[in-house]
Amino acid sequence: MKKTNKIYEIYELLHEAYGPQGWWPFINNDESYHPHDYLYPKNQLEVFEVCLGSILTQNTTFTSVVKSLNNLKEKNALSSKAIKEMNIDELKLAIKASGYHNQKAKYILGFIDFFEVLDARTPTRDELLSVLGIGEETADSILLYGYNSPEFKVDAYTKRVLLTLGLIDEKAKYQDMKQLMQKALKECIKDEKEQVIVFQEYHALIVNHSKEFYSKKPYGVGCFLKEKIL
DNA sequence: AGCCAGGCTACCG
DNA sequence: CGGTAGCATGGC
Repeated sequence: MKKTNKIYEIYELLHEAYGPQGWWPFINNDESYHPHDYLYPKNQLEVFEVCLGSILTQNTTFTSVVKSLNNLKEKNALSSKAIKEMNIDELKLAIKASGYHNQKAKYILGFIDFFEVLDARTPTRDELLSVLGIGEETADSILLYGYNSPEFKVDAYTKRVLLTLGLIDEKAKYQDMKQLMQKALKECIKDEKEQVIVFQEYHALIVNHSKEFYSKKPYGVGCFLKEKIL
């Protein structure tokens, strides 16, 4: 009998309701998700796209990020090398749809310097956090989806769901929620590769679910998790 | 018209 | 340390 807990039960319910998500990479992958295929990213170009997307998606919808990534693709600039050679105003224009284009352009250029020094090595979380524009969530996003590291990505939706289900209190911080999720999931899943897959899917499922039930106040109206997780 | 989006930095007390 | 204004555009 497999061990379980509330956090894992939530995952199973979401997975059952929405199926596998298969997020990144996207543009370099024919602009489609890849459910059931977890062999990504396949090369440094795809790793870079995940990093780029992680920065661009800050406080913005993914559809806006897709526009930006497509603009870059049209300019044949979906690589760190190509972006570095762009005029910064050209870069700002390309990513305009994602919002905050002035600061995000600077963040991206700064990240590229960092990324190229890495030379295909997986960065540590602290190294990522030292880059201007990369905070906790973006760092975990890059590590989880770009480097397949077992780092759970927490976001505003995660907090709303956990809060609504009474699993955290209002003053819970990023690390509190991250540790709660990781600890619970690692109790149920011992294999690290499987942990990575579940972490990736779980976050994507929370976003998918929350777009419908946790985007406008009052949060959680109609959310089926409320009746099933007690 | 107003609120929200797959946040982070700078600066305040 | 915790709290918050500012950042910018697009969609509903």
